Order: sequence, then C-alpha cells, then structure tokens
Amino acid sequence: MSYKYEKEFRQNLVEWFENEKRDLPWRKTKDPYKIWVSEVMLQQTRVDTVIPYYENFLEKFPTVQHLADAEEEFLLKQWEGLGYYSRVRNLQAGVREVVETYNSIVPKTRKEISTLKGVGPYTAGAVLSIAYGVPEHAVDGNVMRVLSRVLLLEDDIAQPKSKKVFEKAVMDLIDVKKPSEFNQGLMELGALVCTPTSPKCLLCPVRDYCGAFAEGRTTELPIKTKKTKVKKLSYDVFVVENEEGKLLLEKRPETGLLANMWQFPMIEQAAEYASTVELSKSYQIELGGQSELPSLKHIFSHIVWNLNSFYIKGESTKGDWFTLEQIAELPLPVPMQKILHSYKIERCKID
DNA sequence: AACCCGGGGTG
DNA sequence: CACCCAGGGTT
Repeated sequence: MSYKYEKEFRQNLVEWFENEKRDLPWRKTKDPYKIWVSEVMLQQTRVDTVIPYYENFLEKFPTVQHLADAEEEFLLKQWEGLGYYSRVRNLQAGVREVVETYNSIVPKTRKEISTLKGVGPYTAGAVLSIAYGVPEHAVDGNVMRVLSRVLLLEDDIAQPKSKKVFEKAVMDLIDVKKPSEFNQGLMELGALVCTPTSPKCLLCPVRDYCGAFAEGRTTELPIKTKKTKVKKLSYDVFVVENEEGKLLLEKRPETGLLANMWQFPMIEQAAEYASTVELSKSYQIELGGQSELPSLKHIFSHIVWNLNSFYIKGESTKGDWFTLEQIAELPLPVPMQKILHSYKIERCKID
C-alpha cells in the first residue's frame, strides 16, 4: 500500500470506529487496571458473555489494591462460569506485582508490562494503546483476519510464527496519534464487518484499500490450517485361521475411512472385556491356540492406529473365509497387508 | 511448536 | 457437529 493509501486507510478506519463503535462498559474508562481486566476477560471469550462479569468484577474489586487483597475462593467465585480460570489467578498475581513492585501503577512500557503474570503480547499492546495511548500492536484473531484480507497476507494464521508478520504490519500502519482507536478499530471491524464467514464488505469503511475485496478473495482469507488433533485409536486385530487354512475377513462399511475395503476382524481396545471374548461372540468362533504377531502403528492424515495383532486358530460357520489366493485379489489397506505379511512369516516358522 | 485450558454462540 | 471467540502458560 502506498503512503497516501496508508494514510487514508488509517483515517477511514479511525473515523469509522469513532462513529460506529459499540457502547461497551470498558470504553467508558481509561483506567489501565479496568482496561486490563476487560482484556483478560475477553481472551477467547465473546463480548456479550463478558459484559456482566466485567461489571460485577469491578464492583467487587474496584482498584488494584482491592484485587490484590482478595481471597482466592471469593475471587474464583466472581469468575465462575467464564472459563479459563487460570486467567483470574494470573490476573491477581500480576496485579500483586504491580502493587508491590510498581507502586500500584500499571507499567507503561511493553517490556515492563509483559513481565506481569497473564500479560502476553496481545494484552500488553491492548492495555498500552487503549489506556496510555502508546502506539503498540495488539494482534488478536480479528486483527489477523482483517489484515490478511486488506494486505493479502497469506501466512497461515494458525502457526505461531505468523503472528510477528501481523505485528509488524500493525506497527507499519498504526496511527501514532490515535493508537487506541486504530487498534480497537481493527478489532471492531473484525467483529462487526470483516467477519470470518460472509464479511459485510458493502459496509466496510476500508473496502477501497482492501486487496482481498479488489481480487474477490475475501472468502479465501485468512489462510488457516485446520488443527484437527490426530485421533489415536488402539485395536486388537485377529488373523483367524480355520482347519482348511482359510482366514476370516470382514468388509468395512461403505462410507468413511477405508470404505468397502477388507480387513481382519479388529476390535477397539476397551477395558471391560478381553477382545477375544468379543471376537468369539460376534463370529461364534471356537477359538484354539493363539500367538502374537508384531504390533504396528499406522498413521493416517488425521488418525493414528495402534494395532496389536494375533494369530489364532478358530472355527465358525459364520463370517467370510478366504484362501490366501483369494485374499490376494481383495482390496486390503496397507496395515492389513502388513499383518498378513507377518502372519505368513509366523506360519512359516511353525511349519 | 504442540498442547492444555471452559464455555457458549453459530452456520 | 465443527468452528470461533479482544490468548497465555507450560512443556
């Protein structure tokens, strides 16, 4: 963005904020302690949820001294229902540091305020800019979304290292005369207009300076990888061999993971029953001798299977039994191929 | 960098 | 149900 556009972007954003900002309790004060309380409450928590807690909390603890002197049990009671309860313990610890070390004055530099318990990069910048008018960045999820669109920043906002890109962007753009309005303007814009889904670009005060809007890419940004934590599942897998030398297989469901592929019977490990009991029950198998096959781990994109496998003699009229030649024609997922391989090796040993 | 930490609103 | 929310601490 050119210097001229940067200036217009700043002006439009700040003017829009001053005219359209919501009337919120913490916007009636510049008391750094009260701003601090609001910012901690707003961490990962919606505005509407916070409002009643904020008003009650400051009624109970109107100054840093009141909070410093509070009993923990009473303190937690005031936070009850807000969640992330370590926030309020850290807040009290930070406030006590301010009382003891800073003469009850919240520090005015990023370096000092950042040493306080519970004050991370975002909260430091928010308190500094909003309460003290210090031109410091306050990058939260809203700011990353807005700036990724305006500046076409394609860094993955799910990765921690991306945050410094956005912090630098804010420091390059920030209105040094009105850092409070600028920072809050970015957040307010993200909350009201530049929303995650279906942003209201027609109402946007900085639409003319938005790269994503110009290129019709607002729905593509921000880039955020899904942090679907891999699910770990443990199974016992049974290679059941009957007197004819045939093996018992089952077909997986027609939808979902490895749809319609074949597998040796596998039973998720549960504490209640030995899986062999469940196996013999579901296939009405008379089980004979059993030996262990090597355990293995199989990693899918989003799931990890830990498989314990066993070689068992068994007889049943139920289930689908196949010769090795027939199995060679069936679709088997790789982990089952591995187990089949170890079964063949184990049988060679016995022979 | 991954993981944990609560609870509620929303498409 | 998955995602998101004015994130930070711990490991």
